[in-house]
Amino acid sequence: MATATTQAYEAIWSRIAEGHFAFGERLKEAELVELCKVSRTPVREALRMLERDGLVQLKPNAGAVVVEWSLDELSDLYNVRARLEGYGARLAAERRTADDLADLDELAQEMCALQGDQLSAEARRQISQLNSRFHHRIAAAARSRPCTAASNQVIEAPIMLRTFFRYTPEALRRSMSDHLQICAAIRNRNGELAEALMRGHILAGLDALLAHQAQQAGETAAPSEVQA
Amino acid sequence: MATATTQAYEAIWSRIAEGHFAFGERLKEAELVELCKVSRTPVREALRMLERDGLVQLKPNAGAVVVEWSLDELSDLYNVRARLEGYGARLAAERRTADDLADLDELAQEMCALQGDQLSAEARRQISQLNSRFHHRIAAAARSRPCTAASNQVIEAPIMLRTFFRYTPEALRRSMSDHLQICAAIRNRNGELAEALMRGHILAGLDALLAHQAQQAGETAAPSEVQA
DNA sequence: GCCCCCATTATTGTATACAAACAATCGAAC
DNA sequence: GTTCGATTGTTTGTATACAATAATGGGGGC
Repeated sequence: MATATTQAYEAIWSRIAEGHFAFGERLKEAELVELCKVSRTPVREALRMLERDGLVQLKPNAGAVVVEWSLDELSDLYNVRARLEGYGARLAAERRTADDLADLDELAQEMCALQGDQLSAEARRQISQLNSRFHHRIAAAARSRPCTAASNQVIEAPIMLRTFFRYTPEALRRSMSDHLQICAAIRNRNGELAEALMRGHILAGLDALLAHQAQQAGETAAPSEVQA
Repeated sequence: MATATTQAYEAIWSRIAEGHFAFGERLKEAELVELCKVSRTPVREALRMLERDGLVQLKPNAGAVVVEWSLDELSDLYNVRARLEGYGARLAAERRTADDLADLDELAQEMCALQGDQLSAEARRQISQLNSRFHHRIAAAARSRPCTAASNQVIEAPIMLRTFFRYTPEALRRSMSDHLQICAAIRNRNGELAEALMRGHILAGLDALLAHQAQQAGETAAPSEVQA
C-alpha cells in the first residue's frame, strides 16, 4: 500500500463497494484528491485501474462515472461470468496444485460453517466475502493470463451488488453445496465437470437474483435499476 | 486523434502490430516520449489503455513489456475467445438491427471476393483486416457492455499474430464458409446456432494454428515461442 | 580471485502548474 | 418573452520538475 496510486485505488474501490458513491455518480478528480490525500496524477491512474476492473467508466473530457447495472446488463454479466469462470474452473481442475486444493477446501468449509437458519447481517457479509475469495482462488488456480485478464472486467462488479444479501436460505444452501461439488471436481481433475458445475452455479445465482427482483418489482413500484 | 493520449496510444499500438517492438520487449517511457512526440503523462495513460487491450503488461516500478504468447497461453486465449465471442454472437443474433446485418453481410462478401487459389501477401493482409472488423462488428451488434468489456482483453491480441498468414487455403475456405453461416444464423435470429458456430469457428482457428506450429516445430528446431 | 557493499545512474512514481475543453449563466437583440 | 451568443467558472488534459525506487558498476575487503 506504499504507493500513492494503490492508496487511491483502494480508497475509491472501498468507497464504491460500501455504497458511498451511487451508481452513475460522476467522480470528480478534485474530490478524489481530497478524499485520498494524494495528487491528481495517482488519482487518474487509479481511475484507469478501476476502469479495467469494470467498476467505473471513463469518458474523454467528461471524467469517470460509477458504472450502473440495468437488469439486462446484469443478466449479460452473469452469462459472461458463467462462461469465463466455467472455463477457469476447467483449467483449475487440470492444473491445480495441492495448495490450490487445500485453500479451496478451507474456504468452502468456512462458508458451510457459517451457515444456519437464522443468518445475521454480519454472517451474510462474511459469507459474501468468502464467496468472493473462493471464486478468485479458482481463477488463480487456473494459471491462465488470458482467462484472468478477461475475468477482471466481470469478476469485481458483482461484489458491489452484495447479491448474497438477497439470497433465500434455500438458494444459499444450494450455493454452498455447489461449492463442495466444484471442489470435488477440481480434486478429481475432472475439468469437464468442473466447468459444467461452475456454469450452473453462476447461472443459478442469476436466476435467484432475477426471481428476487421480479418479486420486489411486484411489491413496490417496479424499479428499472437494481438498487444498492 | 486530436488528443495527445490517443496519439500516443495509436502510435504504440501500430508499432506493436507491425512488429517493430518484439514480444517481451520492455518499453521505456523515455523512448516512447521521443517516438510519440508527447510528454510522459499521455504516454503513461496510453500504456494503461494498451494494458486494458491485453497488448502490454504493466509492472510496478518496472515499466511496460509487450506481452508474449506461449503456445499454452495462445490455446487459452482462443478458448476464452470461443466462449466470449460465442456468447457475443448469440446476443448479436437476438439483438441485431438491419444495419448490423447489412454490415456483416458486406464484410463477409468482401472477404469471399478476395479469396482465390493464389493469394498475394497483400490479399492476405486485407483478409486479415476484414476478418478483424467482422469479429468486432459482431461484438458491437451484441450491444452488451459486460461482453465487450471482457472481450477487450482477448480480441486485440490475436491481430498481432497475423494468424491468417499461416492458414492453408483449405482452412481459409472453411473460415469464409463459417462467416457466411454465422451471418445466416444472425439473420434468422438463431442465437443458439450463432453461438455454436462461432465457438467452432474460433476453435477451428486454434486447431489450424496448432497444426501449423507442430509442423513448423518438426521442420526447424522446435521454437517454444510463436514468432512474429 | 571472489564476493559483498556502497555509490552512481537510469527509470518509474508523484506533485504541481498551465492549457484546453466543456458547461452554465447572464445579457442583449430580435 | 424567447433565443442566441459571449463570458466566466469548473473540470479534465498535458507538460515538466522533482522524488523515490530499482538496476549497475566499481572499489574495497576477505
